[in-house]
Amino acid sequence: MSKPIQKRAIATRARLMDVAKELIEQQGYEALRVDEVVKSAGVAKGTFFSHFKDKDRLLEQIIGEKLHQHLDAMDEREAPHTLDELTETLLPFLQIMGSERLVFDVAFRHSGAAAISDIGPIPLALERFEKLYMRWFDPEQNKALAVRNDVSPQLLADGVLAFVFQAIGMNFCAVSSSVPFRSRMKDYLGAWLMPKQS
Amino acid sequence: MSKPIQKRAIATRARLMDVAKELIEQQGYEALRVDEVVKSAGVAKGTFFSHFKDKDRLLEQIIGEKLHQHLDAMDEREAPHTLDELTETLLPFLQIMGSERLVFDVAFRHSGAAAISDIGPIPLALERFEKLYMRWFDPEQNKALAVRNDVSPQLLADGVLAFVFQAIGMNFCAVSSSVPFRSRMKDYLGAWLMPKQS
DNA sequence: CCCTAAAAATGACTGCGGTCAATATTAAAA
DNA sequence: TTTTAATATTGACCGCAGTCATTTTTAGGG
Repeated sequence: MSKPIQKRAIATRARLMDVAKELIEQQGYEALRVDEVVKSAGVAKGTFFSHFKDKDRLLEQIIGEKLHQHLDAMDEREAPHTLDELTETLLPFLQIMGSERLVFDVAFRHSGAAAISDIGPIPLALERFEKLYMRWFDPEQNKALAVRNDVSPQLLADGVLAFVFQAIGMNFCAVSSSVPFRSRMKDYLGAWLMPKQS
Repeated sequence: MSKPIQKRAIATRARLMDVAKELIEQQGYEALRVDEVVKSAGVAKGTFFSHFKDKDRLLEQIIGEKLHQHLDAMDEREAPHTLDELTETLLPFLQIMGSERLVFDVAFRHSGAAAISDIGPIPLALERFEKLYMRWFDPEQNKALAVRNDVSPQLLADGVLAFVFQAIGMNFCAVSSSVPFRSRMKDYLGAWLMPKQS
């Protein structure tokens, strides 16, 4: 009993992912249809749902992959020395999550895991994000960037995430998107990380 | 030409709203079905969609109403004097938006208006929220609450909203919801509004 | 090589949100 | 009152995500 996962299943799942990515590249996330994915992958519809609980989970995988790619790149680079450099590191997040409203919604919806057992790639990515920023905010490890030390690095990183979501969300709002993401983000970060006084 | 809206239409719309609120009270937001609403209201399905662009818009109305009710109450009370009192004023938001994941999602999704022409009740409520907090953060109008003055009240209020969404979102995340909303919120607000040093 | 139990795949079917051409109702003007 | 042009309503229909009983495939044990 308890037979392991078959090679066939792994291949099928990979094909579904590849086809979906391909279709998304061609027509965007919004236009993605499960029927199209299964047709292109040459499998039945039910097969899709035996690999992904729902369409959102597929999107979560794909978006999560992109986030992790960006985090890999961030792990390589050295810690930012200035507020400007720090802000710069957030722009790729805008490019990913700000590309389509649907992407942002999925990312936000999946930003917290409902249970420890099903932590998906997006909460994992956000956790990595927090860890990385906590390191950057640690005066021991990054002397150049003088952030406040009256609160924990954890709280600081938490807040950065809150502001990132706020700023990207506002970017979708035509009314206020006259203020570009970059300068809005810098205002938030400056006020949050380097308050001038009490 | 340009005949005014008929009384009949106003009555129909009101009935749809009332029925929907009733059903939501009975079974929650998640279980609400358009078919059920129109059946209870005694109208055809198409009628629903001639009054509300989609189901989300109906929910936006209902959720927006609740937010405005809370804001009405807040307008009455005097400005909070301490961080604790301020935190207290945010609890009703948790009660509304934290009641169901769907409510939170709708509120978040509609938090920004796509165009000036279609600003719905939720962005309007958030604008009111910001205005009110800006007043509370103004040292001229609220001497008791000593918040930082190195950044604009607008930015401060903006940030409070970001933290509110962050905290409520985290509340849905079973993993980290061991930390209750109230204390999390107070940590955020303390760090954001009253930094101890630079 | 066959047998067998679990894993994988199938596709007709369901639920539900949303559309639209057709029809009915309203109320101002003739 | 009749006409008329706009507003309001209708319900059959469609698109698409997601389900599940059934069938097919896999691979380890005899």
